[in-house]
Amino acid sequence: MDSKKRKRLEAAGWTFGNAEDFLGMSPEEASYLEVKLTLAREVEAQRKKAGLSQSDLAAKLKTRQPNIARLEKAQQNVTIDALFKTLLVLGLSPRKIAAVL
Amino acid sequence: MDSKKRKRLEAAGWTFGNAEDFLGMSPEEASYLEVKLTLAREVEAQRKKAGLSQSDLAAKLKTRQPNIARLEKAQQNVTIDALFKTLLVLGLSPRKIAAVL
DNA sequence: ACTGGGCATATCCGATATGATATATATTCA
DNA sequence: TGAATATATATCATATCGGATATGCCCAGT
Repeated sequence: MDSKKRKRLEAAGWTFGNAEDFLGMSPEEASYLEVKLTLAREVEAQRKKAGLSQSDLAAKLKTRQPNIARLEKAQQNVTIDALFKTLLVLGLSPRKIAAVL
Repeated sequence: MDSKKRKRLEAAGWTFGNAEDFLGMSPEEASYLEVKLTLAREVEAQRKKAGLSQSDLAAKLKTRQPNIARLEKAQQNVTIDALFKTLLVLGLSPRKIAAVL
């Protein structure tokens, strides 16, 4: 959710917590969800840092822009392959990937 | 491959290198493959450290032993969910998971 | 040798991740 | 404001992941 939308909803009386609060998730569930989101955000951050558009990155990975968008949005589960191939092609070492966890 | 089998094959004249040597993989390909294998091995290591059989761990995850075997063998790709749920249920924090990368 | 426990393999199936195209929305800038 | 670029969403096809059952192999203990 973007901050603009969030502010509108808050103004309308909504409040916000994390997924654990909201859904009554177990700590493990919340934790792996956080991991997934963290890594997805890292893709976006590194892509922008490299000055690449989603289309540019898609080309490097021989795929298409919408697939990159999905990855960054973490709208669904992701395979290790897809995620790490992406992060590695952005020039991140496994060690640097680990650093964001 | 277990070491016993490997020794037999070596005795029969086979030699061994890593996947990058053998398949002519790109550094990225080799790297994410290593990551995948590292994490798979970590599942096995942590499971044994906890004194659990594959069946025990499967029960904790409400699944079956063969699925754990597949995960540890890394015979196929794995989703972030499956992998991290498993590692987290073994008591590993994201930080500790990162430490093995 | 027999048995039981632990792990691996084969196979089927339902669920879903990935990839593609088309299109919508958002952002930037002249 | 309009055009160009960037990102998001919708939808479909295909590939494959995760779960299940059945079964085989190996080893340890009896």
